[in-house]
Amino acid sequence: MEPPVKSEVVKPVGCTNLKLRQLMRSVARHYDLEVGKTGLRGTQYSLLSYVCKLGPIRPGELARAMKIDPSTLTRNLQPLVAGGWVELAAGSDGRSRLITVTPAGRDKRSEAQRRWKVAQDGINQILGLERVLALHALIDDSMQRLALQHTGETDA
Amino acid sequence: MEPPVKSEVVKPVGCTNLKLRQLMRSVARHYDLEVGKTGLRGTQYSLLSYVCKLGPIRPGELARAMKIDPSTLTRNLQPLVAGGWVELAAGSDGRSRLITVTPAGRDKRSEAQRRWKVAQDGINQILGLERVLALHALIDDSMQRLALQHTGETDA
DNA sequence: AATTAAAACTTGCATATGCAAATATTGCAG
DNA sequence: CTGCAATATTTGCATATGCAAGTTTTAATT
Repeated sequence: MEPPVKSEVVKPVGCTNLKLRQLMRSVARHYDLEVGKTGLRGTQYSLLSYVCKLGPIRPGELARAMKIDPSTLTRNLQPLVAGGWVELAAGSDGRSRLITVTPAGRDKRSEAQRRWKVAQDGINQILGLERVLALHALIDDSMQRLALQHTGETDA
Repeated sequence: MEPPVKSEVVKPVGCTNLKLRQLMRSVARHYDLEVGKTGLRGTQYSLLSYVCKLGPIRPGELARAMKIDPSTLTRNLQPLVAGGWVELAAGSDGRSRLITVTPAGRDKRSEAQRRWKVAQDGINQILGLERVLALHALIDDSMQRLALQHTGETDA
């Protein structure tokens, strides 16, 4: 009755896409519960942090750094601009722009960062630090491999 | 110069939320490239599959099974209904409904499933089966722990 | 039976996301 | 100087997502 002991046995693998989405939703909710107290969504906090760290920066470059579509970046910036945390100025090149964080933006980011720490500590506690570190390593590794695929990686 | 060899040393941990989102976007794109050929998004394929497997089923129950918000389910069903792959009928209880897959829906699901297999095989190949299995295990484990947290888990 | 509370969906509102196409500019070839 | 390819962003379109509030029914209370 037992399956033959052959290394050829195909292990049934679930849908990575579905599982990732499900976990992402749970995790996002967790962060939003804490970071949301500042009026920022988790995604907005991430974006604001990137602008703080990399700005002033051109949209295209930021989109590449965050691995999101440029069009998505354009729109995701709007709430931050509306909140007065980020500003869009003309770039040296007539067609490009420069994204800059405002003083209020830096303050808001600091405030949100404290909340983020609480949320992250919560995750570390709920999942266990080992698991979190393992998950991060796996994610980083996977993203790298997928990126290579996406590019022309026939070397290595 | 080296940090003291104390187990208390706080390891800097990145943002699980951000990392998960980034990986999710990459992975989703990968699946959509293949599954999209059928006219279904990856998310729609997942939903249709659930309806095939669990249907006829009430919206609330399905939302719980898929771990998404009921309101999100309501809306995500629309494209499938519009495509004629799923139908919404009145449930026994006057306030609830029954979601059912149509014959065309089953066909579409089979077609999409073939594409999904290609996409999943691609992931298994790009990341390596070991990594995929490890990732799935970590995700399942993490979701379980987060779910317990969400509920009243003061026992165990 | 009238009132209230509970249950199950759906809507309103505000993002998040990406592909394809449109715009605006630059840089180059002729 | 013209015209066209290349670059950088933004828009149009169609989902995906969840919280809070609204609607419709049922069930429970008095």
